[in-house]
Amino acid sequence: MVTRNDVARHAGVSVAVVSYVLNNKSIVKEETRQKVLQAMEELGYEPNHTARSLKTKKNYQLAVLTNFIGNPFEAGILLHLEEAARRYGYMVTYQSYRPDREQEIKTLLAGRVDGIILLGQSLLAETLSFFRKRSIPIVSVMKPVLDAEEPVVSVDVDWVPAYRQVIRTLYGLGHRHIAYMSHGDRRSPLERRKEQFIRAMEAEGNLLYLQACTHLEGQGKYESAYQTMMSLSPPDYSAVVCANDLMAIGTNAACRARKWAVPERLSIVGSENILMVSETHPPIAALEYPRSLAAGMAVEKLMRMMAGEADASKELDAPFVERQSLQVISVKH
Amino acid sequence: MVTRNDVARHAGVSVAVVSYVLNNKSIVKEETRQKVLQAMEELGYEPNHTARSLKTKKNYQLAVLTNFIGNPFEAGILLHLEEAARRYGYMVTYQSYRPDREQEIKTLLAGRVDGIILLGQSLLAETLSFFRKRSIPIVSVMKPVLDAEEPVVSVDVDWVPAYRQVIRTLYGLGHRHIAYMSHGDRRSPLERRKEQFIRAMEAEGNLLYLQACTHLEGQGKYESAYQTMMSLSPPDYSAVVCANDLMAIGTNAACRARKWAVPERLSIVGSENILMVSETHPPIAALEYPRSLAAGMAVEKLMRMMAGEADASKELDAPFVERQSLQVISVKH
DNA sequence: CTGTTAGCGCATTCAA
DNA sequence: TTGAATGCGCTAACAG
Repeated sequence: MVTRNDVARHAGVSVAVVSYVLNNKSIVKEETRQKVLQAMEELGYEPNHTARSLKTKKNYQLAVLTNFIGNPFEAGILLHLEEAARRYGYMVTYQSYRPDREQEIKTLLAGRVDGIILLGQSLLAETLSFFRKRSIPIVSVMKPVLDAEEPVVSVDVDWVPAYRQVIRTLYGLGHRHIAYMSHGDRRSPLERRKEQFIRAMEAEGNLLYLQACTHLEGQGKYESAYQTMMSLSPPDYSAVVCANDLMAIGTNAACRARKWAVPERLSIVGSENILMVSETHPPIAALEYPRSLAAGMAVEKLMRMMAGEADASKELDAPFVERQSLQVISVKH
Repeated sequence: MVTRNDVARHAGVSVAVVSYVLNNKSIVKEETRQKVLQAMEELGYEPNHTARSLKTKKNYQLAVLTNFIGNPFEAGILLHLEEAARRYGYMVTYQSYRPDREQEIKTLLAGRVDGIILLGQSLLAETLSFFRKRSIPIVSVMKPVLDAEEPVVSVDVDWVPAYRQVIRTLYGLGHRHIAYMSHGDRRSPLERRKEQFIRAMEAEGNLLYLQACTHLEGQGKYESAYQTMMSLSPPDYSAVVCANDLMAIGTNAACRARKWAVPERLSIVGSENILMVSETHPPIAALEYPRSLAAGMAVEKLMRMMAGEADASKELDAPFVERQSLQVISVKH
């Protein structure tokens, strides 16, 4: 390995000068600067990030804690997070988080990352203070539910107005009974979407009767939604709004299996608008979660916090993309 | 930050002893060992990975170079890679790779990761030798196409027998003209699948006439496949085998748009069996790419290579999951 | 503008 | 079994 010492010797200068050149510090004379650059070139020098980190206490690395990137929604956000982080010169290490790994994650990340981004995860208060004590800021994409004691800066959709639009649209199509399919586990960020949906219903003046629909597996996954719908007696509601798109797709598949025509018998709405929902039969209407924007803002906030500045949470708009899954207009019930 | 020095002082021993305890070296007397452990506990000591890395030249970090994790197929593999890496105590940093970033990636990863896993990427020979020179082994999931001069150890499906099974099934259903939808860009690992498909056709005795179907965008994506099918004149083949599932889904969507009934007018087959293909209308038959197994083996090979051992490429079986997209039996043409 | 030097936190050799 | 001492490659005073 060729070190900064070798470069210095080869260029006939001191190690400090090499350092200055690399860090664009103090105006090194252009001539020596070139000498150094050339020496680095000739020797094929590569700076050692580890040594630099040891000295500066910066790692230029971010951790992203995800739930399940097999879900294209999360994968999409991760994608944009990496992109955004790179614009700031940061690498991203991705960890699939489970509550039973929480202890392990602390020693894993401490001293290795400069900041943490949660993808809809709720950490224990103790864990949060662990990282705060070490000045490792945390930003969450999707507001965590268990946020009471230890608020985390977050970026998320402002669900109430978004769902109000959905509800108004459904109402206009004649729907009077609407179900909401949520996650079931209180730790899931999807539960927050449900809360906000209920609030949106209330805000629409209780014109509608809300029938909550909890599913069995509670994983926010396609399979659980499918199972839930398969085990239900024929619904007395005419539309299901799903907290995430995978569940909307699972619901749609189950409806097909049970011969409940979509949208004639049941309308379906998703909450993210991943590519997949435009490909099902029929295509499913959904709110569009602004992934790129959310990821960009999360990284930006993290950078600010790493610089010692305070920052606050932000809520974003989500447009409603209407599709065939609610196209049929008729007053039901 | 509490260092090993603090721990040593607090426990009334020397720094070396603390080091020994942490690394389970030389039999430290149980009594002092406990003293040290307790001191660490009391002070909330966390070892500094960076300093350790500087000393040992090991980072316990792997890089995964992906193309597009918005594709659930890649995301799934990444998921399993992270899982497998963790079993060995390694973290994973994920980088979305593009050829124009190749230079940047070298300085980014050198000295930060102990090994690299390619997710169907082809690196320049120069880049490969750069990493080899620095003893950073590389393993590829999915065999790269441009592999001539600089062979990379890889794990991939053995496509010829897999496709032979597909072809035999199609033939049995009456299909005589089959198209294959590939990527279009020679750098894509999907092109290798195409080559192998052609070989499978040959192996089946040229019973069939192969009509190659290249698409416009060449991204291996849903949209490109869709566009391609939308711009085609009515096909004279009765089945399309797609190099990846996203394209199969895109093809299916285009068929719907053009009112070419699937499978009556056209049968469709995918090559990965991601969740999505079972959700389309109709569900699409596909080869099942053994993602978890492939990821596990890739990491295992990388570990071996990092330990200085040599290793060779491996090819895996891919079972064929039949679905409605080819269910209809009738001799066509 | 450039050189000298002192650590960053840790693993490890060599003595004791 | 333990302690002292060295250096990994780099940054940043500080001193020329």
